[in-house]
This record gives sequence, C-alpha cells and structure tokens, in this order.
Amino acid sequence: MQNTEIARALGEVADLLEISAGNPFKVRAYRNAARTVADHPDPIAELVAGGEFDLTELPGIGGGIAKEITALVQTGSMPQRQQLVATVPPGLLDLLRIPGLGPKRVKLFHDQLKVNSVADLKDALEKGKIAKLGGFGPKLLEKIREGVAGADTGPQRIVLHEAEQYARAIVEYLKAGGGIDAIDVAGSFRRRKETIGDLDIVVSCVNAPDVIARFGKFGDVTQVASQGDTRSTVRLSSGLQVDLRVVEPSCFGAAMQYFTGSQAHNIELRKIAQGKKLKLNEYGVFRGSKCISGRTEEAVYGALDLDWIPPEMRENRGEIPLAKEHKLPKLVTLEEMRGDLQMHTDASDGKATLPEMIEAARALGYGYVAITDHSPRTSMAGQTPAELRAQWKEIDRLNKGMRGLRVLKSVEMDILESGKLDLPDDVLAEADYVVATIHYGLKQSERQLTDRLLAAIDNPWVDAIGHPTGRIVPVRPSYPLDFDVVATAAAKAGCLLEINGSERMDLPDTLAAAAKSHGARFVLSTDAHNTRELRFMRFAVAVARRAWLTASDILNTRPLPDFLKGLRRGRNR
DNA sequence: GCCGTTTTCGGCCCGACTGTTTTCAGTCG
Repeated sequence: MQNTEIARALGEVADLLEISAGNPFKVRAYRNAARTVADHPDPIAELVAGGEFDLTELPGIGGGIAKEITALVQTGSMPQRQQLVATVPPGLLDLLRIPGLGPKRVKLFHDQLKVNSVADLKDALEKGKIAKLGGFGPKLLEKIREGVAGADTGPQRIVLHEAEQYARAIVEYLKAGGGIDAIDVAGSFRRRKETIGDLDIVVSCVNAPDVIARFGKFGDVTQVASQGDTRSTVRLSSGLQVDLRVVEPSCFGAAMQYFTGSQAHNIELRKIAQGKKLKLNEYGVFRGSKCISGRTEEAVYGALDLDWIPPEMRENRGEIPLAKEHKLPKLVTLEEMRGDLQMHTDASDGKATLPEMIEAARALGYGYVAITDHSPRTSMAGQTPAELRAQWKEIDRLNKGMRGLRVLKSVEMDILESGKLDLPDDVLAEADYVVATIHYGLKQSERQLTDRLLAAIDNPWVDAIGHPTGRIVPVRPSYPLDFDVVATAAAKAGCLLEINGSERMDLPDTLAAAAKSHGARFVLSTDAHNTRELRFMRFAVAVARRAWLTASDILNTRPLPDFLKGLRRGRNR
C-alpha cells in the first residue's frame, strides 16, 4: 500500500467528519496526518509491517490516528471510516470536489433532499429542488450545474516545463503594461514541484486596479472567476487557473512568502510567530498592529529568527528547525553544473547532428558532455557496436581540434527484459561513460525490475543508472521497484543515479533524498533530443534541490579530471 | 485528534472574494 493511498483514506475521514459536522479540530488533525503520510519518504505500510516503527513519532500522528493507519495497513480498512460511512454516504465525497460546494452545502443537500451522489444532485437540480432551499441564487445554481457537468473530468496538473511557458508569457504581458514595481511567480511553481496545479503571480505596484483589470484581459483568458481590489483568479483556454495578488511594495516579501507556501510550511511558520507573540500573514510580520517586516522574504524569516529558506525546501520536512540552527544545506545551483551527461543526436532518436549538439553545449559553457545515443534494443533508434565505434572515432577526431569542451564517448544502453545488458563488456570498456536504462518490459514485477537494475549495477562498466524509475510526468508513473535495495547497491558499487531533467523528472525528489541517505551519488542530465532541450538542466537541478542535494552529492559539478576520477570505471582500469 | 521553552487542559493559521444578503456564511487557497 502506497503512502498516497493511506493519505487519501485519512483525507476521506476528514471530509466525512466535516460533512457530518464533526469537531473541526479533529478534521484538521486528520488532514495534518494525511499530509505527513503523503510527504513521508519511506513507505509507511512497510514500516508498520516491520513492527519496529512507532508511528506516533511522526508529526501530527498520535495514538488515535496511529491505530487507524495500522488497521488500514493490516486489514485494508479504517475503523473510523467504516463508522462514518454508516451515517454519511461516501458518494458525498464526490460532491465536495464540485466548485462552490463545501461540507456545509453538501450536508444541507443530504439532510434536506436525500442527495447522496452526483447523480442525485443532478436530479435535484433538474427538478428545481436546490433553488427552493433558499440561499441559492441564479449564479450559484449555474456554478453548481457547471460543476456537476464536469464532475468526471478532474482538474489536471501540468508539468513544470509547460507551466514555465505560461508563467513567462503572463509575466511579460503584465510587465509590458507598466506601473509595476516588482513581479514574481510564487506557489508550487516557485517551489519547483514537478507538476503545477495553478499559477500564483504576485505583483507590487501603486495602482492595483489597473493591473488587475489588465490581467483579466490577457489574450488567453477564457474566464474571470473572481476579481476584487487586491486579487483576481482567471482560467486560461488550456484550463489552467492563474491567481494574481497585488500588494504594496512594503508587503512584497511577505506576499511572496505567503503565496509560495507550502501550506504545511506556512502553518508551521505562523505557529512560530504565535509563539513569539507575533502574527504572520501575507502583509508582513506584526507585533500587535505594528508591521515589523514584510518588504523582503529575508526580513520575514529574520523576524522569526530563521535563516531564509530556499523555496524548494519549503515543505515542512525539517527545513524550519535547520533554518533556526543556521544549518540549512547549500543546495546545488545551475551555475555549478560543469557537464551534461545524457543527450542524443540524429544517429539515434535525436533531431540535431553531432556537431550541432556539441556546439550548442559549448555555448552553454559546459566543460564536458556525454553523447549517449541508444544501444541496439531501442528499435528504430539503436546503434550497433560498429556504428557506436564509428561515432566514437568521429568524437575522438572532433576532440582533437577542440578547446574548453571535451566530448565523452558514451552510450545509453538498454537493460534487457532478461536482465542481460544490450552490449558486451568489450564495447562498454571502450566508452568514457555508460548510462544504463530500462525502456522495455515495464510491466514486469517489482522483483524482476529491481533485479534488472541490480544486474546493471553489478557490471563494473556501467557508470550510471539513467531515469531509474521510468516515470514520465505526468503521463506515466514509476514502475514498481524496491528502491532502497537499488539505492543501497548503487551506493556500494559507486554506480551513479541519474536525475533526468526531461519531462521524466526521474528520479523523483523524495527518492533522490532517500538515495542520498543511503550514501548514493548522482549525476544530472537533460536527456536532450534537440539543442533547445539542453537547457532542461534547470529542471534536473530543481529536482536535486527539492531533494536537498548539494554540489558534493553530484559528480558532474566537478571539473573534468575530477569527474573522470570519480567514475567507478576509473578504479577498474 | 494532536500537542506542550506559557500548557497534560485548552488551545488549535489567516484573510479575500462571492453570492446572497442588509451583516454574513461558505468557500477557497
């Protein structure tokens, strides 16, 4: 059982409690516990099954919820949920996802009209029963009707890569209107999460109404969902929701802090403020009615006796105590990356030629790059050993006439379904760098897939495991793996784990953090298939920063001689 | 239901916008 499933069960208990008008603080307790479970790097179910682990050591989980989780893991059902479902039909949970409907209105429908599902609600709407309840005017009814119609198509999250394009367009548009003092994008976008539910834009300016009016007229806006004096929400033609918040310059830092979140991080911060007899909100830090800071984020954190915390760390996973003790790690930066260790040319499935890729990489200032075209198994795109050797000969020739940049002779080699490698050792030994990956047989069992990666790690000529979990955000989930076993084996063998900056964004940040705790080291790459994608290194860096990695965890932050010395093949020669 | 540098009892993050109202509840982030 995955952490997300446990978290969902806890969240459902919170929803059911809310509909049944239970203790609101008990509702919050379940939500806090759900968040703790969802954010936990290790599988809670396995920890519970192991018997050694005390759930109540986790924040927000006490004796009661620990029992509920244990029961869920052991029996597949949660007593508290069973009990609630006896009085609150679970079909009501679907109603909560309809915009404009919260627990109060859902309870009202249930109590007054015996509505137990979306279908029931649809029926009640058509028969005019909702309108007769009172408190539901024409606008609200229309909103609910729309929500019922779209109830089966849940809100989509978009990949960070795509979100950047929308963000840039809107920021440029607003800036072009003039009169803006500062503008930035906050929310999960700024925390660099791999997917974004909506965009949060914060502006400081002197004339808020102008900016808000201009925002609503952005070309791609199809609906202005709300518009007030200081904030506005619109929907773009893609369905993406964009929130704008306008504040005075003296509040910009506080607003950025507030809207960057995460919610769990902010709640923790406000509790710290309370403990100091202060109040924290989106306008600043207040002592009584007096604002003591708010212009910059540094000042806001400083007022709470905390070091400024990088947005990627703001998930309430232990960063706040570190900030208090001045012990935050120095996260890796894009500028520290010295090389790119996976890219393709038109010799396999890339779009650009070898010289074009090399020239584009040189323009980015790298000291070295690995050309990693595919091995034979990758049908249509694979290179035979003879073709690889011909490419490597060409690379040797190009390297001779080149200064500043060294091209590494490499290959992205498939780990076959059988667990065998797609190329013989004598070919691998001729390469400067080999990244092994799985592309086929993704439906195999956890045991089989884990064994395949272990077999690759076992080969001394495999320098790195590429996109280790096979996911593609958001379309394909990771294949099943015993990741702790893989990470431990990789750490022991000196085999690097790749963080892939394409839309795979693989490793996921939580697994990268877990792998670091096992002693693994990493390599960051773009997996570029054209020259434009060479700039995807920023996404690999985003994942690394969310995993709290520093330059010393990542081999390709080192200059070429140190990089080569750090490869396990350096020991094998 | 959880939690404790003021607490084992009595608290529990904070504010904007909408729609329906004439002062506010509900929703949302």
